[in-house]
Amino acid sequence: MLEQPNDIAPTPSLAKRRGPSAALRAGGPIVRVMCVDDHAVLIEGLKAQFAGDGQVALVGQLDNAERLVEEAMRLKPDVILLDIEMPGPDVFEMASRLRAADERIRFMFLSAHVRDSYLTAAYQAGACGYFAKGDDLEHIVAGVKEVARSQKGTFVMGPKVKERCRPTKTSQTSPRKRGESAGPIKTALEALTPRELEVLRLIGKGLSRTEIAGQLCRSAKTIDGHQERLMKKLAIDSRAELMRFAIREGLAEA
Amino acid sequence: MLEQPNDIAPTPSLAKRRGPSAALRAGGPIVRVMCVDDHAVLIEGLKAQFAGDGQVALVGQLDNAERLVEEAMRLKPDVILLDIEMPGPDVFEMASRLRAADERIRFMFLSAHVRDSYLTAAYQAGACGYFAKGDDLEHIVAGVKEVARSQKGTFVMGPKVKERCRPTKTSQTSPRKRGESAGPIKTALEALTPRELEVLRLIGKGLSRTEIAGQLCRSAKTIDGHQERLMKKLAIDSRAELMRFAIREGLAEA
DNA sequence: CGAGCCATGCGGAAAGTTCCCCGATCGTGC
DNA sequence: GCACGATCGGGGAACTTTCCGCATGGCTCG
Repeated sequence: MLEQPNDIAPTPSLAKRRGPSAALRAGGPIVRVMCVDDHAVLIEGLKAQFAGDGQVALVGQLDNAERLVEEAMRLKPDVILLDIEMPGPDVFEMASRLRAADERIRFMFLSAHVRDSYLTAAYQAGACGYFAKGDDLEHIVAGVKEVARSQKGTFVMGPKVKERCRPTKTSQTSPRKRGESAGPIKTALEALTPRELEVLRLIGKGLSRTEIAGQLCRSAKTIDGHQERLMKKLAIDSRAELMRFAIREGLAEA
Repeated sequence: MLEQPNDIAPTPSLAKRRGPSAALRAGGPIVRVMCVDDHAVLIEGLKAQFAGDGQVALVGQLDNAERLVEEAMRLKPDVILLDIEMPGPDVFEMASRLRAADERIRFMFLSAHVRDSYLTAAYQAGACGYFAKGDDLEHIVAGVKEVARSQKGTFVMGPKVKERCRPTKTSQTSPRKRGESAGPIKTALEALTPRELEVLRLIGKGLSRTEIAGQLCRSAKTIDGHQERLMKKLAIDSRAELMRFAIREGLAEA
């Protein structure tokens, strides 16, 4: 469900192109991008890379999501790149509003962290993609272009995002009833059984295996088993990391 | 891979910063900088800004602190810019080692987050400065230059860092020796020794006693001892809670 | 229906961790 | 010098982690 950008070459020459949907004046900058990120230096990096690429141009920027809708409506960029962890209003909320204001506008996330909850929220907000700040610049730019010319409904993920997204082949027994289409997102969290989720939550709260066993009225060995399966599914290899994972994913508070 | 070809040079005019005290060769690139950050796009942004400024040049980069000492010794940059939250080895530990390897080398931190604990750790590791990724590029570049030509012992802070910094100011003119704890600490953490704080941070990062022992080049039993004292001082009675505490206090990210 | 799959529960066992004890060394401060 | 606390680490009992394997019972599917 996700197109793999095959042309991730930097290509400083603005020669070949075949994007049909973003049919704008040929020759000049093709993909008009707006960036929302509180780190100016990050935007500067993108700008430099866009310039080097020649097919993408930065047409606007914000350092928080406050005036996102307003600016987006004014500039009508082809793609909006959104950071997630910024001061100010919740980005997902603002993104949803933007979508409500103009169905057709395309936006994607570029975040330092790849979390299941973010991924889900991004998808549900109607994003067209999710990249990690640690992804290669070439991949990010390729992703922007891909989003600009993709079909509606496509969700493009950066390499580091994909990695986090399919550690396991799931067997979805739970009644997944995500309204429209099963969605291309299959986060690691969704691969967990209810029991495992429960145990993970308690691990996140800092409980010991014995405490968890007491809480769930099971033998400590049973908890061991769930924990083991959790680690396997999440590709995590210590209890401590499991706990951090639970906190990171919002299953427990630190 | 990117030669600053296009019109991304924002303000070469900015070159007339009031610090002509650079008693280095005038004309060519003056300050040689090495960057350590896992976000390539961030480094690209700095590179672009350095190029625009003309007095600073990026001479090396790493995406984690693993080979920090090695690269630093090889390149002997004037200033090293270090991110804090990166995968791989603890940056503060690596920075300390770098300092041990060469007393004179100057390094500063450039982090997305401004936390008291990071600030303290940075200072104790012997850093020359601390900037936020959200600071203006001009300020960051000016900070790099300032660090490059400052007296030893000066600690330069970015605007956003100063902002979140308490009355107890320690900057510029402090005649204090490193290693003291009169800095901007504020919690129950005050009672902890530097070593304990270090261990607590690593516990918060999810490392096992053996891993911590490896990082600090100590016996696992030693770590046990520090941990025991930590628990006593903080009135916490399990390692898991210690970890949660570290995360809650911002010593580590979840 | 019976085969397979998998969630769940649990036992065994080796390796590792926790958490208490103790003593050694070193530097600071009185 | 002496006390103090920071740092380092050994001993050791109790516990946890992390493998393994196996049994049950519910499900789906041919």
